[in-house]
Amino acid sequence: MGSRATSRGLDESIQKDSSTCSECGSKKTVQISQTGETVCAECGLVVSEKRIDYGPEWRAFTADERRARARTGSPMKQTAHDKGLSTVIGWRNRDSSGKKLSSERRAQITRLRRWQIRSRVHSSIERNLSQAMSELERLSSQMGLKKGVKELAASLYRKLITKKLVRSRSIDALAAASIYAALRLREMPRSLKEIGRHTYLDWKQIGRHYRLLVRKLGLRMPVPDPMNYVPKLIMNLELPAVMQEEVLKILQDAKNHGRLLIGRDPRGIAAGALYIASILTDNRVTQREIALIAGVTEVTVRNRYKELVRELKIEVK
DNA sequence: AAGACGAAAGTGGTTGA
DNA sequence: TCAACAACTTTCGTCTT
Repeated sequence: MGSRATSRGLDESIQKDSSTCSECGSKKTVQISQTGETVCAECGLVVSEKRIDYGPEWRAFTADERRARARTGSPMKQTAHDKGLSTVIGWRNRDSSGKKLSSERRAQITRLRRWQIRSRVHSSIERNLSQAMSELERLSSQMGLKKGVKELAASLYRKLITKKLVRSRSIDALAAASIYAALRLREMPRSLKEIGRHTYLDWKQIGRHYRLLVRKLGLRMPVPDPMNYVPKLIMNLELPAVMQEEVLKILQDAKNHGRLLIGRDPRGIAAGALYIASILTDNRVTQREIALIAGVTEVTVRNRYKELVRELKIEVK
């Protein structure tokens, strides 16, 4: 038996990894970058101790670290643009010897000035965009997202830029928010916390930026549907796939019943329905297990389960 | 002994004056 | 801006299997 990693609060990131835990057989492993260990997400067994961290070694988590680890090239935060990095065409219409310029010459200079300003703005947008895109790339590959989701997120981010909402806001937070929004638009919800786990950001920050994004872009989010959570739950609980039908049947009934679903956490409803199905099909799973996977508490699973049984008149046991 | 149950108090977010 | 509010969580004692 290997040693166990118990410490919390490290930088954990779920990796797509083929290694299987020798203790509990789970395929989910978590890499802890600080120590280089790969740990089973289920039981904490250290699966492998020498895994390479593929991330760039200068990856920084806070503004301070970023400054400390910066290498050559322009600093990331350039509060005053062009600080000593490019020549600015002066505003006085005189040449170097102080003589007044001819009108054609002046017009030419004005044109030049205008272009310079444009290119400056252009390049700052470019810089922002390229940083954002690489963050989107990093996040979606780390989270194993489909290409379509990433592209949707990217287009959301571009809209933010054209609406001039990016300036003075965290690029990474907006990128994460774009991902979150894209996932919800595609009805493949992941929790804010799950996304937060792959960034140095607090999930609440991502949530704030997400709300801004939805508001300013006037997005209409599809109502979260409990059905979307079912496949993931079944998979993570390693239940037979046939159960899915049973759960969906219950959820469909609940939908038709009306007002059973509104205002409720869809994950709780999915969990409750799954619990019922587990009894009906004799694949009993404890409330505790379901709650853990669904990301709600036992109490919520219980309440939803009770409600569904009562309102839909389901015979259990 | 493990799982299910329900009461009670606490938490963070929404709503409406 | 504030308070009321609903949903959910945490915690814990008790009942059931």
